[in-house]
Amino acid sequence: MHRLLVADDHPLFREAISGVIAAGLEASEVLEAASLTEALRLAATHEALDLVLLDLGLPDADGLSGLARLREAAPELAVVIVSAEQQRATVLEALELGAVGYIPKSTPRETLIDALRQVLDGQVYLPPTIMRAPPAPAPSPAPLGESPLTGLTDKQREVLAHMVRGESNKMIAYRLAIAETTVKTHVSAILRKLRVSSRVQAILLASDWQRRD
Amino acid sequence: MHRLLVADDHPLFREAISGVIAAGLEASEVLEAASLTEALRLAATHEALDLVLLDLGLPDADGLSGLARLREAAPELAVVIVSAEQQRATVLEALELGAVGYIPKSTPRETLIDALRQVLDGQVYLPPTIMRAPPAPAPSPAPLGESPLTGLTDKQREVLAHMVRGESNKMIAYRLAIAETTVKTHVSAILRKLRVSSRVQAILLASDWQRRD
DNA sequence: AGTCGCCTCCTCCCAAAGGAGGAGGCCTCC
DNA sequence: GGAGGCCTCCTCCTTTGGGAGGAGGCGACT
Repeated sequence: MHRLLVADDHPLFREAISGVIAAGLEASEVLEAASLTEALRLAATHEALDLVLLDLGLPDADGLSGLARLREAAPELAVVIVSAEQQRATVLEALELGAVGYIPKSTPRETLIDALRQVLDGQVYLPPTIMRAPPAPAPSPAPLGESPLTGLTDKQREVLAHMVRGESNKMIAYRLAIAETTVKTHVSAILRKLRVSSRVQAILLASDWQRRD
Repeated sequence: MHRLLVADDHPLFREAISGVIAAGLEASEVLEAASLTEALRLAATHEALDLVLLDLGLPDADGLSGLARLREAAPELAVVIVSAEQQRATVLEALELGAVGYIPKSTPRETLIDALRQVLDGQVYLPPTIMRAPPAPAPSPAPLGESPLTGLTDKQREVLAHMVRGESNKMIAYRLAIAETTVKTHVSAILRKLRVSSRVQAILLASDWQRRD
């Protein structure tokens, strides 16, 4: 006997999922929630839950933050993400946040049932189409054009190194013995080349790379 | 007919794995490599490979860098990590690098065969013991003694989490549905409590801690 | 000799960040 | 019924960050 909770703001989708489960999973009971708040309430009161099917994009929980909140409120509760999102990175983020599976909304019903069985059995389910399909794109961020930093000139890399240490333009100027305006010029060039729009993002990108190195 | 490649520098382990596969997987051929270099060579010459079982800790490939190199050299080739490492973070990193599965060396032989079947079938296999065990994983407050974040209130931590993603005050305000001035108040409090003087430094501090987790 | 890339610096300008100080509402604890 | 903490939001202000555009110097390559 399995007790599932489907959290999705779309009534038709909840219905569809419930139908699939009722037809495919013997001895299962399905609860429904239209919002994260309701899901949290049900998770709190109904402790016999085996699994939550959580939609991304609930009105009161933007993106994966809903998963984070649910995991925080009920760390022991298994959560599977059900989403239209097909981004590899999203799947990985969900896993990081403690999801035990990820099911694209486009999944055919037999596969869906198999996935649920697998998860209820204590396994982890990930969509092959997403996780196995990208032969080149996924692993490329690391070897991608030899790190995002290859396009930078020596001086730019030097400035970036100081940025990564949390220094301001003024401080960098002082340390490199150049004018602050020059530093700004370099910073602007760096932002353009890294295709980001703020120093913080550039720093996150760069320090990410450093760690990967 | 499946053709597998076992890459491990430990001869006994290669033998053991090969034995398990020979006994458990019908119609399979197992090649062996004692180093990453050899594995790369075999992967290049032997294009009919279905799967590589890659050990972490090969002499010529420290940690996950071996996976990265192998993925770069042969993006289409499915790779499963076989390792004694039981870190959740390692599993996730392996996935990010394009591994299609992760098998702890402590896995019993039946489970191992099941996992291989699953992967050869085009699925993704992750170890339930690692991925499902940690009841309070990442989103937990930090059981670790005195991360710099302990002094922060819930809201402040929440704001900080968005800062770490490179978001501006305005964007954070939008996402949290509060006024930008409020976000600024929180940011100021965060800077004061973390004893830093700029958002960048706060972010570096915080993301440092996150990684340590 | 001319061109191109890089480093340097400037001005003008606007947006983002951050401090100071105040204020109301809602808790809980005493 | 306070007192204190937290969240919320405000105004006023200064500093920092970043874009646009221009300009001179220097070295390398053609």
